[in-house]
Amino acid sequence: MRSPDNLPIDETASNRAITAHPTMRQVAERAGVSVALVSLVMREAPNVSVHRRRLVLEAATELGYRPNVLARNLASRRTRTIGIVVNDLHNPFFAECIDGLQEEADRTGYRLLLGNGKHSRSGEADALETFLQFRVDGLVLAGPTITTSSMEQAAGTTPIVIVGRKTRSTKVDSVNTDDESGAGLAVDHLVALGHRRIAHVDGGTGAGASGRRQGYKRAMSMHGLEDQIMVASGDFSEAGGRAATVELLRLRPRPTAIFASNDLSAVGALDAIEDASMQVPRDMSIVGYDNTSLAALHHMSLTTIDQPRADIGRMAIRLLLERLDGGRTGAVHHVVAPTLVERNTSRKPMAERRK
Amino acid sequence: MRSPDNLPIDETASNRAITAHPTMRQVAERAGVSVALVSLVMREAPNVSVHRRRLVLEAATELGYRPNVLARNLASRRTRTIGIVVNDLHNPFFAECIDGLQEEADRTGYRLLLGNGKHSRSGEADALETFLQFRVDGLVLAGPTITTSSMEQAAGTTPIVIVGRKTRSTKVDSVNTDDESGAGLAVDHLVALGHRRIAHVDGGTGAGASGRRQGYKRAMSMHGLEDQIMVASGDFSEAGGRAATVELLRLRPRPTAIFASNDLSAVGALDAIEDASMQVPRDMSIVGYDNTSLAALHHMSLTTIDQPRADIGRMAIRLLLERLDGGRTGAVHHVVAPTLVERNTSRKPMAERRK
DNA sequence: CCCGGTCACTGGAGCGCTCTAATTCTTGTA
DNA sequence: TACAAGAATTAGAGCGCTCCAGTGACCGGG
Repeated sequence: MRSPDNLPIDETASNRAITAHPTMRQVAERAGVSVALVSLVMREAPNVSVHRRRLVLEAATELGYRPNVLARNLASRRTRTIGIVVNDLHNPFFAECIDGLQEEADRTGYRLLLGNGKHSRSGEADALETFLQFRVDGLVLAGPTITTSSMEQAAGTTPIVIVGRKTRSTKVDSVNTDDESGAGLAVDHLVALGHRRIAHVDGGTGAGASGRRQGYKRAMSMHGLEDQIMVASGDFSEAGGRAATVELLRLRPRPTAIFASNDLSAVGALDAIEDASMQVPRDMSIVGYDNTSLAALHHMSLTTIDQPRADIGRMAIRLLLERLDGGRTGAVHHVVAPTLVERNTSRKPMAERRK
Repeated sequence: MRSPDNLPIDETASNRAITAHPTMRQVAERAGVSVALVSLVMREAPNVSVHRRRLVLEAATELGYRPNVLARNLASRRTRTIGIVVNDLHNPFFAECIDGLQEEADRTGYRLLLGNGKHSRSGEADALETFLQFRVDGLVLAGPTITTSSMEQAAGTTPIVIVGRKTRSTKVDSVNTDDESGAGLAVDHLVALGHRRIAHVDGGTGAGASGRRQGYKRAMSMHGLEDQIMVASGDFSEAGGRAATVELLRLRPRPTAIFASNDLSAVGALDAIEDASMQVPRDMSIVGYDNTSLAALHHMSLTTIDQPRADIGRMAIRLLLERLDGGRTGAVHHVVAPTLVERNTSRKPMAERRK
């Protein structure tokens, strides 16, 4: 317990062996100025003489002063902090979105705090609640599974941007990639290589799974391959992709290519194919989705669909700031285009090569 | 800004189309009780009549009242929140530690907030600073790279637990696995299989790398293999592990096994070996470290050293609470034991098998 | 019937800061 | 030399909450 200059501290008595936080008043006293002036210096306001500014800053460092965001916000109604609720921390996809979010936040002087959605609806709700109680200025929900109504309710009080989930809400903004066209990219690529029997391992109810499934079907039809449509159900997991692929391998004639709904399922597919003593891409081409770090591993080298995650992150922050500083009130829904990343799991089908 | 019931709100003019947060006073007025009573209800204090409690809770839900943690903390000096500074969000190792942290925090009624260390020292410092300003009750630093002195300085004001980095500090607590004995486990395993020429791809300056390197050397000596010690330098990355392995493959006689400093390097090693047209584990055994989800992928099936991450997380929170609620002041350093997880990248060396 | 002790509740000071309005200090100019 | 304009500084009223020190109401015991 630090003592306010020369007063006894008996009254303090309480709180652990932790030094109390010095306050603005103490800095002011030490620098011989008013509290208001210290506040001005801390906020880097103009119209403060160089002389006093130095005095204040010196006093502050000597005391180890650290502004109290809580008090600051209480008075100013701003935390300059954005909360990110991440549905699943284990999903590398989100980690990379966060890079984009972080970059843009750094640039604009906001700080980021992350909340763990624990991969469950209630976990997300908890994290959301915590942020609201901390009065963050804005929120980004990454791949949320909570109900639209609870998001909208929260949006009444704090601006919200959804990432990685489609929404037509008029109260929250969103940034997404076009899953349908991404799936189309995958199919187009395989067709261009000469494949016709292209199967899809889907992602069940996962975020974006249905769009990808539809995109697959649509693209197959566009190429006149509607009679070749084969969908095996997976769940965005390695095991799911593996099981679905085992099913697909039983078909006769066998598919010559598989478009998996995400990279993890694609890895499962890879597995099942090797177990069947087949080789990728010789005997089977595979395309994943998301371009996670997994796909980029040289060892995997998975052809996949890339979502510009960093861009998505940046865009999300920008949308937030438009509401925060720009005064926009209407909802905006951004859709960004995915791209195909060709690696070593896709090639001409055997038949084609013999020609 | 908020309008006390029946005043016009023209004065507001400013702040976006966001409804202001209702305050305790409004709840009190609506319920026809005092602010203090509302506070008591919100804190679930005893000695509040059932009748009034109901009244207050109803008024609160009707208004969509949400306690303001900032104001609450300002008055009570407690946030019941713990900040976690994660050095690198992309590292799945940390994601799994967080599971343990989260579990224990949930159990004890604390909430968790994550800060992104951006894989850099300054990023960590920023995140740390943010948390200190938000006056979290305690901090966990996961794999921190910031200086001990800055940690200790922060510890003067908020209890801190370090995870994934050795420290002998008398001001902060820590939880770690014994990297030396983990490395020993790997070497013992390979030696038991019959390997003698066991090389190590190290992790440079990464967290735990030096302990693992030493453990490797020590274990090799213990087995009378000091003349077989081979260390190639990596950096905990796939590319690093790959390059280091390329080096090792040039040696004659070649090593028959490689112990990599983490799973990612092990994957790099796997790659280099396949590129050299060798097979794992037939021609070369590989052991990784960390047992990340990567190693568990069926497609990789990497023999590796497991750190009980969930336990580590739980322990970290427990140490924090000992200081927070238990009043402990001396530093405690916990060391937990790693275990070997045998999968499909380690096997008897060729020579041995011919016998 | 009075008194002390609970129980249920309330008033209001104060947590550390911001922000407005007021005050004091500098200038430049007539 | 006087004075207005602007720059620099300050006092003080909150921000939304907690918590201490009451105030009544009610109960049982003497």
